[in-house]
Amino acid sequence: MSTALTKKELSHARIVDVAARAIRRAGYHGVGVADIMKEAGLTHGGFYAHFPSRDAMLVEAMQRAGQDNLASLAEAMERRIRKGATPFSALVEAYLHDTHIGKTEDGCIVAAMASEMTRQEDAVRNEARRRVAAMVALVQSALPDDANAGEAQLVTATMVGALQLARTLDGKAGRDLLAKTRKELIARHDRIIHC
Amino acid sequence: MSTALTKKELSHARIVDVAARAIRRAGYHGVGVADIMKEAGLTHGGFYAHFPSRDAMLVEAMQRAGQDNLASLAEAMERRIRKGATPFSALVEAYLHDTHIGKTEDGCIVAAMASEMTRQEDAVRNEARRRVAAMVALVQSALPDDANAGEAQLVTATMVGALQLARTLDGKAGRDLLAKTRKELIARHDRIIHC
DNA sequence: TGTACATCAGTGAACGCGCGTTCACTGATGTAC
DNA sequence: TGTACATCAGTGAACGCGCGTTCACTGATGTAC
Repeated sequence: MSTALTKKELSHARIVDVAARAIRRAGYHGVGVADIMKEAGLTHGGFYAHFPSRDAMLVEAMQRAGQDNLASLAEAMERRIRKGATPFSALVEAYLHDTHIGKTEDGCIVAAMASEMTRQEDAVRNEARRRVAAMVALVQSALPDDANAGEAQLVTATMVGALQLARTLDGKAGRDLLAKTRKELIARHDRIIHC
Repeated sequence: MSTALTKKELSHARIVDVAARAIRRAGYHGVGVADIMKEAGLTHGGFYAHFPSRDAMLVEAMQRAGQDNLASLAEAMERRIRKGATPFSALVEAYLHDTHIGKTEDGCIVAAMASEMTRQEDAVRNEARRRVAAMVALVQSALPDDANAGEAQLVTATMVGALQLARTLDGKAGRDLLAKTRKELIARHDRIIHC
């Protein structure tokens, strides 16, 4: 039981990695099997030795993207908390950071795909549900213990929606929307605590 | 200068109507020119007598969908306000109504397309920006006059995000998220006013 | 240690299919005299 | 009022192209003796 990966497992991981970025950049329909294989340094013919179908690959890609998201978000929050930020403001400032407007490719999978998720086949759709649930859970963990269940859902919805709107508006208008949302979201949260 | 429409203008309006519903149901890539023409009772060959390109039709379809949205949302709010609701709670309850989870087809164009908007060509993208701006403006109009600019943006983001997440989760989980978001959103708004 | 064979991972041509777009044509409606 | 022609709106076949998927094949790596 060695932990070393076989050549095939390495290729597989590379394909999933490439796909995880590609779907966020271009959408579920935006990149083809051949594009992804090429970007992974392979030819398209070998694809079906790795996945039973394109949809099966999408499922793995979403899972991968989601795990990366949670890890890097948790890390960015840690850094802010060590500098004295509250968990909630650390979450909001990390997730709604200006640089995330442009970097869809390695940004939040939920924000990148949300409106397309409902149109996918069962397997992909189910993975989408898990991604949403995982994100709500992470938000919940950044809230005070006595926060009611609705708060995590509201905050998640607000962050996902704001990032999408900021990306659509783009430029100054986008950054402005993001900044105002960060400020309002944190201010409201503080007010709730202190009221 | 009669207001009567020519036969061609009637066909044109029918195509745009069908397309406005089709893109919300199936996404920008989800339906083809031939599908839309067929649903409008025509054959695909005639398409280019009505539009210079598929993208040009998408622009008209989005505009149409957006106008329909604003009109029916304003109407639903009116009804609630006449029954004694505040403009804000009327907005939230109308927009985040449970029935909107299933009815993407004639629901909000922004919620239906948000994550795909950033990936469209300039003409479509610009219309998307206008749809977002129009929606923020409508939300603004439901807020008290002294509400700061960020509040309308935050509320819009929350509503758009919540509807998308509810649609992804679907079923009981979706309705639950929507209900909690409605409640929290209205409760927070009241708290801000009374604090 | 060397040879013979099996398995593994990937190649690249080919398939069927659906799409956006073009175009020669048709039948209905409108206009001129 | 009737005939001849022009314009309008739509038809349906065809085009090139890209996609997901299949498959016979190849070269490299591993195994048996």
